[in-house]
Amino acid sequence: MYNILIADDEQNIREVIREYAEFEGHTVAEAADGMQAVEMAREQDFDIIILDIMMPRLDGFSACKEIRKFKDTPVMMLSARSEEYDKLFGFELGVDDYVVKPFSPKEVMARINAIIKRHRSGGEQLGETVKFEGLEINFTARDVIIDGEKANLTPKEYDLLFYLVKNKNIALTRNKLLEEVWGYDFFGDDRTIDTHIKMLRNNLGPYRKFIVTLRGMGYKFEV
Amino acid sequence: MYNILIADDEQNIREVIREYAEFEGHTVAEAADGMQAVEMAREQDFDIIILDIMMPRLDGFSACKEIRKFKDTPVMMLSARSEEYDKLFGFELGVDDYVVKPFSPKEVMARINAIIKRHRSGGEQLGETVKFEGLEINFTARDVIIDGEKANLTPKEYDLLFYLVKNKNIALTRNKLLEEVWGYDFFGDDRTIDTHIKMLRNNLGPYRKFIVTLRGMGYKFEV
DNA sequence: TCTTTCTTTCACAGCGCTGTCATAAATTTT
DNA sequence: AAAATTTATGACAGCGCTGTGAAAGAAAGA
Repeated sequence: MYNILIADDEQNIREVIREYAEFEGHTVAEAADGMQAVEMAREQDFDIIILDIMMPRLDGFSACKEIRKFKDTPVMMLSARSEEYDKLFGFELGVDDYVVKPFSPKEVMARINAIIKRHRSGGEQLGETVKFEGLEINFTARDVIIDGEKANLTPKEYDLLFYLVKNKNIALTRNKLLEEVWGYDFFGDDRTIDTHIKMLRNNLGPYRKFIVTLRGMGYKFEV
Repeated sequence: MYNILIADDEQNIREVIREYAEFEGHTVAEAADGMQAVEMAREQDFDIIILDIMMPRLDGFSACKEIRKFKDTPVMMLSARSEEYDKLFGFELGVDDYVVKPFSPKEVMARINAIIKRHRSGGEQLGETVKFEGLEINFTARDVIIDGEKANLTPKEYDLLFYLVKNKNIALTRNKLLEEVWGYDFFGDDRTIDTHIKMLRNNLGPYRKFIVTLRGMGYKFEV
């Protein structure tokens, strides 16, 4: 049985989480904004704290930062848009997971259970990881390890690599890549991709081989 | 493109979902009650099944339970506002999401997309593949494998082969091929095709036999 | 603010691909 | 059988695409 804090200004979001969690036998406390969440976290011990990013008074990031000053409780972030996803990992706040709305309650509860379990067992936080030979990619921690050493990729390089890997063995046109990695509102040159592919390849060392060029079309991560 | 099953006894609900889904390019099947939904789920594979809770003959929960016996398709539940208590039972059955009427079709579609995406990303990506003896063609990965070894085709050769295969056993005139593979804005010689067919045949090794010449007409991929 | 890092554009070189042509081979017609 | 028509093949010039370095432009930190 876990003690869960859910902070979101939308009441129905809080209720969905509460219902599902209580059904599984957990107790749930609710906060309507970040400030309130910080206060409650100070007063009692939770097994996990779920924070919406967009909240009145104090946003999720700031709340997380604040809570981290006195507690090491696992934190899960909720965000409305995928753009915010980038920022989330830019800050090294020790966020354990993130979920983009709209989400499936089942999925969220599964993740909550996984996080708490992980945290309690004291084991290192691994997150979602894939490995191709000596190339290790941790989507959750947002880092790339090459032959045991952490690679130093720029944000765009991360994004590009992640997208390629998540669509491994799928031929991707430049347009598709622009749309998915840069966003539909990017009106730049196709060839921008080439430059980033170049940088990525340079950074991947021997594992540049996974990125194959599809002449007249685009690129593909092939394993 | 997803294959969606919507089960609801109210026709206008089904229609709203159908309209939105088809607008986004999905295919939609309808069931008017739970029994019918179970039958349809048994017969074909859906990417998601949307079940109303209150339905004649067999309610949504029972239908879900039944379907779970033979399929692991994601399920979304619909319910009227007054049936809130039912949520608990739904979650127990492994329902992926829950939407309360009246709902916004746009939001429902967003959730559907989220659920399917999550569900899919778990599995390995294989892509659309066809095989003729030792000739293996993967449309998704855009590669051709001959007797276990990857063929090295040029872009035009790929495009030409893909088009021939997608229209296998259909006679294709040179004009048709030019129009479909080269594009309507190509004003070159008919005979250009011959050269590319030649290259393709060379690259296909023993499987050149599949490309047959139709004298006075064009070509055909025959299996 | 200035500095640094990251992103995007651009120009150019190299090379592979494409389309055309001439010729040979195959098939049909006369 | 020869001529005519159609297809197969090899060669090649030109063009288009990609890779790369450099530099301008934008964003993030100090």
